Amino acid sequence: MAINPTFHNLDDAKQKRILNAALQEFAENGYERASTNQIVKNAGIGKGMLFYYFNNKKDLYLYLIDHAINIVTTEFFSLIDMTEPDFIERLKEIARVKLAYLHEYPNVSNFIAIVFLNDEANLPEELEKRLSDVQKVGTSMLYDNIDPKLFRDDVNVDKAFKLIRWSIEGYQNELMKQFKDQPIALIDIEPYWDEFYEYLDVLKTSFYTK
Amino acid sequence: MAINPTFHNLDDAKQKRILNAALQEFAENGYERASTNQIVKNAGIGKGMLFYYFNNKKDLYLYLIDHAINIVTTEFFSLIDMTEPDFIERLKEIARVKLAYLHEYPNVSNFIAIVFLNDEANLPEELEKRLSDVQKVGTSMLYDNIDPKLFRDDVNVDKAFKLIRWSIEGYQNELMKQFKDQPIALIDIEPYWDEFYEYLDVLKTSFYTK
Amino acid sequence: MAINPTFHNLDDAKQKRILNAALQEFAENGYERASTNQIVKNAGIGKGMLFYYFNNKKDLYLYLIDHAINIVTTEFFSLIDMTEPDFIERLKEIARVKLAYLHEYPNVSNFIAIVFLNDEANLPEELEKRLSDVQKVGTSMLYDNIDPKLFRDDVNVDKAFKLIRWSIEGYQNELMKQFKDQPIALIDIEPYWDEFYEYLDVLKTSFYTK
Amino acid sequence: MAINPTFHNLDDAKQKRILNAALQEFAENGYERASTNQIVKNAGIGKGMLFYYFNNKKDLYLYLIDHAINIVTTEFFSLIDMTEPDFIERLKEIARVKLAYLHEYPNVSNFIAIVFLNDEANLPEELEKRLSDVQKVGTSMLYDNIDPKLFRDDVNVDKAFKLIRWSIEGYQNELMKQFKDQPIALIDIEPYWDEFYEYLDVLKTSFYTK
DNA sequence: GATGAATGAGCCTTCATTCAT
DNA sequence: TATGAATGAAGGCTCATTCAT
Repeated sequence: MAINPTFHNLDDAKQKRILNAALQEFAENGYERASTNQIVKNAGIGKGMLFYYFNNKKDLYLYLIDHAINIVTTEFFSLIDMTEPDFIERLKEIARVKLAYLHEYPNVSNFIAIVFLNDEANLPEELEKRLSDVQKVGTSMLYDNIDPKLFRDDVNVDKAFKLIRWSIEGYQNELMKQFKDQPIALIDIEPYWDEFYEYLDVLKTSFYTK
Repeated sequence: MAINPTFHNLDDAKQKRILNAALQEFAENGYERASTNQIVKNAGIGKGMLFYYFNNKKDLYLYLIDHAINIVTTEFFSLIDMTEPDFIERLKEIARVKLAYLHEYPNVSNFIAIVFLNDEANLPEELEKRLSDVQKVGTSMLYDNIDPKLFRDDVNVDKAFKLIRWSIEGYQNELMKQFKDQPIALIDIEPYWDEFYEYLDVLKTSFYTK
Repeated sequence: MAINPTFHNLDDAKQKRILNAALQEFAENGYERASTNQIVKNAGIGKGMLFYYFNNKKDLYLYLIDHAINIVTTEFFSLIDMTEPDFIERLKEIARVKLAYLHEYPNVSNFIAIVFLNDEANLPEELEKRLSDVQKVGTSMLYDNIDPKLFRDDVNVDKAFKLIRWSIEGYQNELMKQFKDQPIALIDIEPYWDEFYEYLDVLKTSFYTK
Repeated sequence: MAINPTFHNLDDAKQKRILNAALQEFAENGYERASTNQIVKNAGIGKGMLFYYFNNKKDLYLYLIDHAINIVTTEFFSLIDMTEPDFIERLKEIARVKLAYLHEYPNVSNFIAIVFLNDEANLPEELEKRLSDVQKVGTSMLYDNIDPKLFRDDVNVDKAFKLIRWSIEGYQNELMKQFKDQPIALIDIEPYWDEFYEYLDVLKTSFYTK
């Protein structure tokens, strides 16, 4: 669980190389299939060092989860403007920030996805808690300070929240699927913003009061 | 890719035993962790036969995808009543049929889920095409013969279609996540229908004309 | 613990090659240092078979102990003439039989020695018991049906037994040390019998009544 | 083989710490299992220094043998009263001194035991010679200035010497086996002296002239 | 002198795949 | 057809040894 602190004495470039190699290997293959051999090869370090730093494959995985959580928190959540009271505008804002984060940390987001999906189980309680906290915070990013009065009054607002969120996630997933395998850095997402706004307008028209 | 045709000369029970053993092993463990040893043991056949029929693990996996597609087509899609013109009612109908299919072929649906998640990436083009065809057919199940006039006229109907679909899929996924690991046969889904209907009502209120 | 029964279906020569390779590797290096790689190389089998037959290194070791016990029992103990009432003659007889056994199963006796010395601990209770039984039987081989009246009556016979036994073991160990590393098959032990008998005569003169 | 002479420039306490850490590690685990990591940790020195002083694990081991031989010579052999002409009394005297040495240098004696057992086989000739010299000196400790006239005249005195020695060693080994694993400091050996004397009396009765 | 980070050969073990029977 | 014994590449991991600092 506790990694060797010497890891943090490495120059940042090397730390990044190692973490990225590991994040990518796990993201692409899942926990079981990920090969520590591949990781050290891609990181350009000797076989023994991975285990010197991280003890074993599992601890490396756990450390990456911790690391990923930190990045999500500091590089994604904390950049979102929480003063916007319009739910759909808030979602727009989140989408903008998320895109920047995806560009900056593509491996992290893929890795996080694998963690939630694979549910390699047996995560230590503390990490399990941090993960669920992340989800809770993510949720509050969505709903805190939102003005419910914008919604038409003949529908249940909580249900409307969820339906809107699900539909937008659906849209984004569909987009991601189109681009899967393409390194995110090379994707020109710009033309899709218009389409995205159109969808948001439909949602506003339908769920908001006139 | 091409399996040994002698496989189909086996009596149906044996074919089923083998396919089920394999579907389950892959569904429970993912591609990499799945053990051919377990499969032959559960199928009650000799080690060699698996490779005689399917050449190798990958080809077996591909064949199972093909097989699963067939089942989805014949045992799911073809049972849907395509005469219902109300989009949201159609979705309700589909949910009903889907639930029955999940009970009847739990291995198949779990397996399909694994396939989409793992995203084995290097599926042969032909299979990739069949998979996307399935999705297209699935889509047409949704949209064919739908009466667009039910929708309010100040939103784009195609966009509304999609938004509604995504939100419903989001709801269903959330439900599945709750029940993950539980054998589907043991889940009492009944109480959730009411909630589901409530969501559908919100959608009707918002997207349909009065 | 339980080995794969297919091992016993191998032709005897192959079984022997494998067991001998393993006995020798453990005898020469002890448990920890013994290399399964060396064993399969010397046995001329594929890497995986050792584990197919014996599951893992520890189980192989345990099986060899069991195997060695059987040989000691059937090829050494059971060949000793237990009717000889003269203690020192009995020891002579035992030495003869032991020599034949050492020639026939050189690896076994070296291996047994390592087992007792290394005390790799954690042997399963059942094996620990069998080992101590072997020692008990070995002891009874020495003392059963011995006529104590041959001993002078001013010394405690039980102490005399032990002193004689220890001195003879001391002699034999000294001899073994001289020949260590030499393959036992090549040693011409014959000239040493006379010396051995002289020692026995000294013991008789000293401990027996005139 | 040759160690770095700078080792002897270290203050004595440090040298002792290092040697003791190494002796103990080898004594407790045998050559192969012994971990140089443990040694440097227990010795409180950096990893590199061990190899700076001793080149490699094997050379360290050899040096320890040499070191142990020195201790045996100066702290055991030289303390034995060589004026006692009665062979069995001499053995008694040796046993007393040996016990004190075992208490004083438990690591050394355990280490020596491991060396003889493991029989690392490929010790360099020179060390092999020193070891056999030690044994020879040990032997002369036994036999020098002994009065053969105490022995009955119908047995060969040299053979009697050896038989007696072996039997006593046999007794002592048996005792050691009982106490194996117990830290020697905690063993209350006192009650065993009486038994030991009884054995010696039997030997006197049998081998000495009346 | 002194440190400990870095290396890589070697360890035991697993498992998809082949092939003699 | 059918079996399962046999293979060996690859897996995670350890540890003596080296070397930059």
